[in-house]
Amino acid sequence: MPELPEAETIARQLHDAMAGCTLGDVIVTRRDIVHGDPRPLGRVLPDRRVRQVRRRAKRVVLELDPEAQLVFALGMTGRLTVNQSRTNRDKHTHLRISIRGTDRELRFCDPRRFGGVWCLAEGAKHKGRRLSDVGPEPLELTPAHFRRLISRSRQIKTLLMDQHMIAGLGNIYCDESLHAAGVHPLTKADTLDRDAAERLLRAIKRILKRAIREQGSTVSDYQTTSGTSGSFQNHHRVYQKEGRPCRTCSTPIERITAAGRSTFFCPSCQQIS
DNA sequence: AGTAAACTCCGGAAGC
DNA sequence: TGCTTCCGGAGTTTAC
Repeated sequence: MPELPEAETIARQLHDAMAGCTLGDVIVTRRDIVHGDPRPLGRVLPDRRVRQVRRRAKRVVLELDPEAQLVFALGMTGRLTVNQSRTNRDKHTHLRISIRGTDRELRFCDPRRFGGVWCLAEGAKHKGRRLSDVGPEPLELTPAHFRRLISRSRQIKTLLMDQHMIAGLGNIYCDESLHAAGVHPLTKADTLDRDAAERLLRAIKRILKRAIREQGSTVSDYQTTSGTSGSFQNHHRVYQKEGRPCRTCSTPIERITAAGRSTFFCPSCQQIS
């Protein structure tokens, strides 16, 4: 499930594969994955050059020239790949964009269709959320800013998962960060003292950076653009480890529901203060 | 008003 | 073999 490290991996690989390329024909085979009006894609994208592919929150953004943005949210099962145009397509391929002067194309596949595409350009109407609707990047947060963000009465895990508050954390990296920082997921965020808050921010950054190095976590569907798996799942200490001994204290990992999600934690290392 | 929980989308996997 | 159930990112709706 693509969270920040997975989206970062995909963006970097797509950048290497596509920067400098010029987009060509657009084929949308499922209109409902396009947010807003799907027509601008075919009108706006062809002949624009890919200046850069980057990540914002959990999204992958193609920065185009002349100025436009093509934004992909991957949901749980979304995949972006660059393929030879004539090769067999996954049956859930919803969007294809040819790359001019090559026999390759960018493909967006998403079996469960929780993902989506936005085309942001002058004259291309779009409703729904913009990139600015998501909160700050966790890797850029200062301790003071983070303390301000968490000065609310919500449960800390719910808050970390809220994309309006902080961008890019999902179930895996929330649980892993909370465990690394020794914070119980149900702790009221505004009861964390300064020390715990700083510990938590450091844990978030450390784990995200390590996960990016490992090209993300492949738990079920996620694959990189080149079709390989990430390897950070080998370093998970709590996520989907119910009943297994905590790597720190050997207490069995427990599973509860928080923020409507399966939540894994060590009842000994992570206690509500 | 701020928070939490329930519901929605969907297909794959697991269980019976 | 064929049902039913579960799961989840994120938006929306409902309830406290």
